[in-house]
Amino acid sequence: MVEVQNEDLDIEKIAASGQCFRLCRQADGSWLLAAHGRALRIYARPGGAAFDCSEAEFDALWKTYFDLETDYARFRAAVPARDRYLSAAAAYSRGVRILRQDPWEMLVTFLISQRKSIPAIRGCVEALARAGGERCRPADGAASAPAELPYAFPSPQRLAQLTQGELAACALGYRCGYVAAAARAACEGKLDAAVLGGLGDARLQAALEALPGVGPKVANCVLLFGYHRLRGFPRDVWILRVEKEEYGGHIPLRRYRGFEGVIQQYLFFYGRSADGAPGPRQAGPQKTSRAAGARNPG
DNA sequence: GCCCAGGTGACGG
DNA sequence: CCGTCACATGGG
Repeated sequence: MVEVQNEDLDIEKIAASGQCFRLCRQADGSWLLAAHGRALRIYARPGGAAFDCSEAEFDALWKTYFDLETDYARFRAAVPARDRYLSAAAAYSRGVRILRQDPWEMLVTFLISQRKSIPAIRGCVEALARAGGERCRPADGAASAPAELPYAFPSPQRLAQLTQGELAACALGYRCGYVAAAARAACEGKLDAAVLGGLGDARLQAALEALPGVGPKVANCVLLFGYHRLRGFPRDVWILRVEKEEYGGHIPLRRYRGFEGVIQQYLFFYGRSADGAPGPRQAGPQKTSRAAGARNPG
């Protein structure tokens, strides 16, 4: 068991933040993550978390996966107090981090995400994993095994092998063709993560948007969550709502050069907590007047 | 049953 | 360049 004390590490908030769909609460209150072909059990702690694996595996995989070498306090500190809304969002979202997830999995996940609710996306991803993925193996050095090992997200080859019917059974709807086309492109070597990872943000975004079903929003999600390009700033319905209602049509990002995506996650997590959505919301946003000094064109 | 969901592509102005 | 519309499916 590896104990981590870090006020900017909150597993429950990360699980509810809409970036990772393979982090599920277990009956006993612990969390089970499927990533890197492994099943990792995590226990939420006050001001941190405990990871049920060996020190060696934690250092080799999970420290990086959870982006624990990045200082999020610095990001929060960049928010000026006069921006009331973002200050509240950053405080509320303390503990949310940008995970370093697999680019292929993020591409398919956010291809699916369009016009779907977060629970529905989770269901689709889970169905795809069951249909085409292999069983995860337990994390190295795990003290206890989960009741059932989850399935890993399928490789492009495995996804490409699924029949049209098998894909449709995952409730992808009209997105089936998008996923199939992406799998084909990946199998033809056109989506090599090592190659794409060498591109600058703009070129990477353009390469992703060349795929059917990938527009600016999905591409930015893949940049942010799959390639850890913290400049990525996905504009979804929630961000557009906040931008319109709290910032008069324009969120000032000038102060946040290089980590716009972290700010995006704070706004998304806070904004979405206001109504209906599952997850922690004991101190949700109050519909205050627009943040002072919010307007800042450019 | 109705409405919406971490949008995108096609089409017409 | 802009605005509008269809798109499959599941959950509130």
